[in-house]
Amino acid sequence: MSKVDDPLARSLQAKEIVKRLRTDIILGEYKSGSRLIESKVADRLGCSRAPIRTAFQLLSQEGLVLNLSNGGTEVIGFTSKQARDLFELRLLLEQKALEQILANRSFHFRPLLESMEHLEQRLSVPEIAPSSAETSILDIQFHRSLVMMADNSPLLAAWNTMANVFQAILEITNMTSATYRQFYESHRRLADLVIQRNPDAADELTRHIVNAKEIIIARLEQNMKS
Amino acid sequence: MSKVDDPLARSLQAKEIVKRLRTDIILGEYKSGSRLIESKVADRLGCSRAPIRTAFQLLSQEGLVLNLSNGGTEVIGFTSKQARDLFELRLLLEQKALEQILANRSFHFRPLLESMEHLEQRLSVPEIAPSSAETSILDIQFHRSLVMMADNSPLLAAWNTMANVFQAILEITNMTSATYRQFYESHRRLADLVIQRNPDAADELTRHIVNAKEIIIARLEQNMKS
DNA sequence: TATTTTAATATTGTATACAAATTAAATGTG
DNA sequence: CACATTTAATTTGTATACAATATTAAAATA
Repeated sequence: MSKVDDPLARSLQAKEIVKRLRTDIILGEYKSGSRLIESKVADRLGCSRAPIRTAFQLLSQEGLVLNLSNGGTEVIGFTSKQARDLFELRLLLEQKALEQILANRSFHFRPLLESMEHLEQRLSVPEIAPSSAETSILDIQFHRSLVMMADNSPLLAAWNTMANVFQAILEITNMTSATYRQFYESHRRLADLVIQRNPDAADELTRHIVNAKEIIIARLEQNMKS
Repeated sequence: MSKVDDPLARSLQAKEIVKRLRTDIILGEYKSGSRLIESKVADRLGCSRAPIRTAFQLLSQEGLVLNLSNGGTEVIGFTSKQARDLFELRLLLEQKALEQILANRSFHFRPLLESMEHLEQRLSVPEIAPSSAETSILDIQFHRSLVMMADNSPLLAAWNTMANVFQAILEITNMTSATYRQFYESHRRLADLVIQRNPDAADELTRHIVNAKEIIIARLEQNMKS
């Protein structure tokens, strides 16, 4: 690529672009209803339209922008109301996943065990506190592996629509370097109940998610413009 | 474009490509786990890779293919088990939408009224029986407008992940030219209850969806390869 | 022979160019 | 002045070319 010798203006990949736009939209940098112009964004970020198009499509499946019927994409925007809706949706989908996990005889633990291993590995170097970005990724991995256990691809697809937005929120609200031990143990408790096929897992999951809800939304509201 | 004088080999738009690939995957034309190569598909359909990339992304958000971490996309495939999961998900999401519609004081009927108008318009020309493609589109429109009434964009985004797949299934199973009147009245009944904010709407919705489930899946199984 | 390294191939990701379509502006007409 | 019609602009959609990466095959080493 032509700009390889200029490290500051190096071309961004689609994934970085999505991440940046997603955060901006959540924080209210774009007015709801305003139109996103591919060439404008491309110029501003110093890349071509190709990765921008990819990025817009990803944002669209996350519900942050809308693909207009005549072409073009407009910003849907994000409010604390939507953050609440997001938490409720997450709870709804994960409850459904858990219900199916507990109901079916055959299922595969592997993903859940692996994500717990990742969480544990991070405990082994307590001197360096995990960043909120790292923690949010570990959290998403854990919950995705839970949904994957249900072996229900439509459910997983639906869950995936909100996963990236959710992760961005966790990162923005700067959860949770100081309390990583607590964070870990909450997931440990939930994972154990799931693996034991203990029906209490459902309540634990609800508590796990509802607990996080209010504090995260409160912090999020401080950071949002609108 | 260069092939405009050759109507048979005219270049397909991304939306047509998605539609074709979606149907093929649902019918089992592609082996689950097999890899989709952009250039191969592009050659076969007689277009460039650009709309193919768009199409793959759309299929990915529908859960029919998977974007591999190192790039590339593989077919997830579709079984009657997944069709059942799809119906359950649809019910879950629409129940949630309805719950919020009935709980909130302020909401906008417009989309629902409009989609009912479309259904009625089709009744006014009974001499021409609606095709399954047309009926499936009207059905999806109705149910999308229901979800839109809840004014919950994460929920709508999740619902949208399964909408196109669902519509394709309706079309494949060739529902329901002969019984359009019945089809209409079922939706009329549901819409009236919703507009009246009658709590019975929840049960009516469940009946509405569960009724369709078994017959559609039975017909679908006849058409699928695997 | 088995395993690592290296080279060749295949495939995706991005940039650019152009065509098609949409939107906005300008012009004409009642 | 309002309203339709035409013209110009903006913007998206697709095609092609190239660069970067990943995958496979081949060669080299133990």
